[in-house]
Amino acid sequence: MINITLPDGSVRQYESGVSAMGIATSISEGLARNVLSATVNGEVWDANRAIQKDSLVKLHTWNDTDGKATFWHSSAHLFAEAVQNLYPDAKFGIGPSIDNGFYYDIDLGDTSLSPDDLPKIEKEMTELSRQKNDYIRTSVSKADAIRYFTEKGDEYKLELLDGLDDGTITFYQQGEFTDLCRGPHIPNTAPIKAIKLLSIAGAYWRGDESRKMMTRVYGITFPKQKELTEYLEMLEEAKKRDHRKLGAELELFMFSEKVGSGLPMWLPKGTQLRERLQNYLKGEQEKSGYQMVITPHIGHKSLYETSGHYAKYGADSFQPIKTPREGEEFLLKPMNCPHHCEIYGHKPRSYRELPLRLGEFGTVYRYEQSGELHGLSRVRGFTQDDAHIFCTPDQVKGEFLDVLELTTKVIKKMGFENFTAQISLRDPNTPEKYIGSDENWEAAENAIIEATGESDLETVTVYGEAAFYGPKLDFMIKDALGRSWQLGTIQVDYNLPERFKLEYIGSDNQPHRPIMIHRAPFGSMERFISILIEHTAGKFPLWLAPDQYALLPVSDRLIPYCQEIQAKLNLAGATGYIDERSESIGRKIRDTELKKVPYMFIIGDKEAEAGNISVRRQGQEDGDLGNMSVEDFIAIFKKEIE
RNA sequence: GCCGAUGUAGCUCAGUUGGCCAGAGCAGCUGAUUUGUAAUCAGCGGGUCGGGGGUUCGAAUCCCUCCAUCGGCUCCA
Repeated sequence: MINITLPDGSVRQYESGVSAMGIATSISEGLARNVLSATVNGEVWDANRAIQKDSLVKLHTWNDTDGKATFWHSSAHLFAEAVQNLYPDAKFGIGPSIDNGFYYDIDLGDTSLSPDDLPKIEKEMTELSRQKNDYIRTSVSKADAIRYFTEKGDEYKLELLDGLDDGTITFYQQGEFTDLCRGPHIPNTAPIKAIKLLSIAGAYWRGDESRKMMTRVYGITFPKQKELTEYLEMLEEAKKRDHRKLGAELELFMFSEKVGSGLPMWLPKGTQLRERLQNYLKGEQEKSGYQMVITPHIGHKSLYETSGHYAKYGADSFQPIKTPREGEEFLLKPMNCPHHCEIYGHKPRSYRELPLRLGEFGTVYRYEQSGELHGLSRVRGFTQDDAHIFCTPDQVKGEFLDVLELTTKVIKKMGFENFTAQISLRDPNTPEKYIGSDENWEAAENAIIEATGESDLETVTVYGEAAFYGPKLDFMIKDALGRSWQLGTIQVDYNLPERFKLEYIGSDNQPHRPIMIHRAPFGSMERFISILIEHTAGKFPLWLAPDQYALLPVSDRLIPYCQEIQAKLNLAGATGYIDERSESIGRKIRDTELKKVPYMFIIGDKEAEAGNISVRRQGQEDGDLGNMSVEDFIAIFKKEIE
């Protein structure tokens, strides 16, 4: 008998050789039907793989990330089987699960795949899935594996085998298809009921552009048709919310070929929105003891030689600009930290000044590869909501906690409910990759872990993802469509203070090196606003909306009355406009609805006589809120923007 | 940067195998209308067919090249 410990801490006894499926069956039939895979002692296993010793077991169903991953990985194999049946000459690369579905890289030789071919493959997959074939795991020797794929003529699998050690190689077979695969897989193909192949793209074998271009097919599958339908609807909705489309429609920002790609220009309405965001954050930061600074957009090349960025990124940056006479070289600033280090270092600092928090909405320029540019989310010129905190080692934790609190507050204010943090620490196995003393690293890592532990943030910890100069924390948010985005980061840095020889005089009258914390809650204004646009579908919260109201006079003769109302609203801090066009009221309402202006006021003779306004809320089935006095509306308005 | 696709009016799109002055809807302008909770009517203006080069009697249409955009890959201080 062996002891199986479940996640809730309960321990059950089973015969040695029991599978996760067996455990599930012993708990309930329903659970057994839904089990897809299991984590056994930290490793994800097939649900039907025999467990031989005392183990920690977590069962995965469709509701677990690992369960979905197994399901999609198995779907990739099902896809490959279908392709093999339809295109017998196909050679297979790799086919993993991804965040949303799976892909498989295939080499079809001279045949090319078009989107029109996908339904045919989907159909084949559906038929194969109905055969309810088991996914069968077998261990094979390296020699046998090589023999198998040599006979099959699949050079990609042979290359993959090349990198594997004998004794660790497993095959998975379902139906007529056998793949080199570590697994795990679901028990059989039957649960893969709803199948959609989404797109075809080229991808280099092993991501190496000197290698062959394979055909990559992306797909997604679900246990239920309804879930697939909902997923496809979500994709449609995402397309409608695309910030590039909404940004143009709502006149928030633009690009110009003449100005250059990846260089957004903010239109008046977008600027209004962005400044409201900045002013809000600035206000919160001032409350938290930040001081704003302003630094130039270029810096002497030597600044970046000192910071080390020139050595690391110089060749892949916008190249230096030169003064005409002296030939001095300047770089467009790719980050604000070196400038801020110079501000810190311009005079002797006392420990009494620390923590020193220098903030700047700093515009930076980075040469991104042309193929990388994407709307506002990946650009060549952008503004970071940056700040650098210079502090003593024992202030790190407190500062970290404050930044967490500030960021949490700010993100919540934006209407994001669902956010988490990823802590990135050193890879303990490769200490040589990091600079700074072990004590410092340990102190900083502990400070981060303790600080996040004291906050109510949900966190994941990953090892080996730290920057070479210090550990960091990244904020992840989920938007209204359930998509995850990475926002800003907090990074602890030992490197730059060292390179810039920054010091402060401690209470012991001795010089000490400060620690620097980089932080940007939004990351960049551009990227954050792109996420905000898609999250809200362009219906910004009232306090951010560029135009908060529109006055819609029913007739020209009501314009003077509208102007009276406008004066009162402006006085109350609301921004908006009067639609003076000689259009029907229906038309004015429609246009205002499409512009997503939160409040509109229908002004006719009745209102002018009664001295009130008729209020309509944007984006609602029946938005008519009835008549009220301007004062009453202002009260509602003020309450809403709080 | 690499692979593939796309580029016609401010926007969304037509434009058959190269052939008369390149079209539509919306938007814009002008006029009429003065309207009660999602499109009033009429008229008018607007295009170096992404830029450049070439083939041809003739190019939006074919070829080359550059640029931009889109989907991926790679990258992201």
